[in-house]
Amino acid sequence: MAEREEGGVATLRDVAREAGVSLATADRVVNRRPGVRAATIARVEAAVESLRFERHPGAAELARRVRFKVSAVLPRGTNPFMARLAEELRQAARTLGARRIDLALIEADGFRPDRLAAAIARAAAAGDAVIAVGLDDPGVLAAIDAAQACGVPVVTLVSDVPGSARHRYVGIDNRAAGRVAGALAGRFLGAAPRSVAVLLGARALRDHRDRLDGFAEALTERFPHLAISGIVEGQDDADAAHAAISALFASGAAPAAVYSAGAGNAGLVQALRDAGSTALVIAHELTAETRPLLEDGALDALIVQDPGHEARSAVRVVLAALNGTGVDEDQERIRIEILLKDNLPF
Amino acid sequence: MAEREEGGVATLRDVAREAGVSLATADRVVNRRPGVRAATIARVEAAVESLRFERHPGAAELARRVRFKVSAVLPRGTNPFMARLAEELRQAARTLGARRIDLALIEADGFRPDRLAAAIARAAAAGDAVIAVGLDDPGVLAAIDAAQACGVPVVTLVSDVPGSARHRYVGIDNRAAGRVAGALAGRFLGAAPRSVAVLLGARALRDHRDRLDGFAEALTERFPHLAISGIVEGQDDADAAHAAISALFASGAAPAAVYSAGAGNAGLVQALRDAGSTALVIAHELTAETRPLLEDGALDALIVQDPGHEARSAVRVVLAALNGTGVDEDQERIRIEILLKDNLPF
DNA sequence: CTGTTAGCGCATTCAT
DNA sequence: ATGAATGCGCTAACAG
Repeated sequence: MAEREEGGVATLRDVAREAGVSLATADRVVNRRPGVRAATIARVEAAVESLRFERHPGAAELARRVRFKVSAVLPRGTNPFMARLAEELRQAARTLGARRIDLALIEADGFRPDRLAAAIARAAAAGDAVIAVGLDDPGVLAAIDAAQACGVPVVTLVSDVPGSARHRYVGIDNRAAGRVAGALAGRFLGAAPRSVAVLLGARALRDHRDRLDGFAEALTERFPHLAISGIVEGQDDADAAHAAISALFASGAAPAAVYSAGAGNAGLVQALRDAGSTALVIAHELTAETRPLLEDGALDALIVQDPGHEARSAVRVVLAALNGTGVDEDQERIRIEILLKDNLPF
Repeated sequence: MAEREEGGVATLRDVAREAGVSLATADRVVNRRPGVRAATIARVEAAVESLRFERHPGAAELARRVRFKVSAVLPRGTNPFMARLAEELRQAARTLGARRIDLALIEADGFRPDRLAAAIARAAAAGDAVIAVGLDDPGVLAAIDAAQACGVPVVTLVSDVPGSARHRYVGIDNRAAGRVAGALAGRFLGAAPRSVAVLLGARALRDHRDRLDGFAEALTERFPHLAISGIVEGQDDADAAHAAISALFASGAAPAAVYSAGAGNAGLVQALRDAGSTALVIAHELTAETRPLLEDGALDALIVQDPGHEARSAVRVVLAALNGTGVDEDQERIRIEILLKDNLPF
């Protein structure tokens, strides 16, 4: 039982001929450019319809001469996930943006909203679009809205800026990610009443707070025998995380599980070892830091977003915004993945 | 702190000029075509190096006139995952293959190796490449090897044909997927000794058997208190699965968990309800059948491979084989995803 | 408002 | 063994 696709594909030239107009006019209609009589538009659209014309994106890209300058603003620091994201963005700009995108990677202090806002404003002034890891802050929001108002699309990546006019957010639903962590903790720990702790980079980071909210929500709804006994902040840094968790244990807490919503997991693990704790640990992101920890059982599960996918998606979305074309929603959806030792990718 | 990428990108024309040769010769060298003196090759390669030339895939595709005829052979039947895969393949051929690929979707009986082998042979004779969901069978293997020997690349999809000369396998590591299922079952069930059951489509399906092996391996190694008390086959069909599981319960088994490595999960769930069982259930693939079951708790976890990703990957791999170019290994790796109610994508 | 023309970067004849 | 010329399908200037 074979189904065959039709062989010869119609080109814009075919459409033009069929509609009895020139190539340029057909192009104007197809790309919704102004300056064509309604009657002509109708004729061309009829031709498009009857020939089932679909434009060849490769050829379109080739013919379009302009080059876009886009900046990506990422948090400065040692966070390995962010380093990976930067590399993936660079690569995505090369392969997907072909020669159309000129990507500038910019680092800004990820915990200083004023710096981020300034960096976004500068990037918007100097370029055609900006990609930024957001921060939930009025100044950042204002910078984004200003950029958008000037016609410079802003795509938030990994962490959104709710309420802003950003063109689009590319990243996971962090509240759902937190719920996943809660569900895993609940399932893994069993039915006995226990206390659990949460380690964040900082409460000011929107993504971390969303994860915490989702985690708490899941426990409350489905595992009420689990109580959150401590929430500490580690600035996404191993040393700070070590100190924060050590302090928690020093204060007498003995959580049966720790949910690490941010980075700095090596410090967390070390603190647990120091305290002689065998707590269940659920953390985020697959990096050079977390991979060995998952492999040797120091971490029980990882909740992950694919930085390669996110970077490619951000570039595709920016490109689409810049040429006013659409995106494949399905392909741009970033999934929340769960990694155990057993499904660790190479 | 801004890092800038270089602005103007070198074209083949630049390379030719730099090397003091014509465009055609530069093209010959870049695409490793014969008929160029070693000395000239060296000069061109030096130019490529110094200008950091990378060819523009879009332009290359546009210029290449040939169209490839590729066939995808999928198992006939009601399996919703396969239906989705077919649709994704169709779409991937349109968007990725632009106008270069002429995709024929072919259905063959998925449980009859002779039919599959014949379909592959026919597809190979009539086309330039074939994509096929494999079956671990000597006849199928022979058909694949014959195709490859004739210069027709064969890509196995979802289920591999081990030992064959297939150009490449696109899909998950099914043994690892089985281990994931085992790990989840072990973690979710707790420390008490229990028995668990496995439902397969058929033992003859390589992917199902690999999953079973991985599952058993994980239990033996890490959760030896869990014993596999029954392995039944349901032909990937809801009615057959219902019958098989019902028979299992009728025979006196009372598994604490069921690992469903194939399809037909609606039947499995119904059989459990009929038997009054509240067994933990871990199944595969997100489809219209499994989604509601996960949402309402009839299924506890789903192990999933993204059919969209797989289809796009298969098309990219075929295209690369056909033009003799390379692939981005990282992008083509198909991940084993774990889905709970909480990270169900829309 | 509409048509003509000249490329984008590359692969491919056809010459030499 | 190498080069010149042509065109893929489309967009962008520039004419009219």
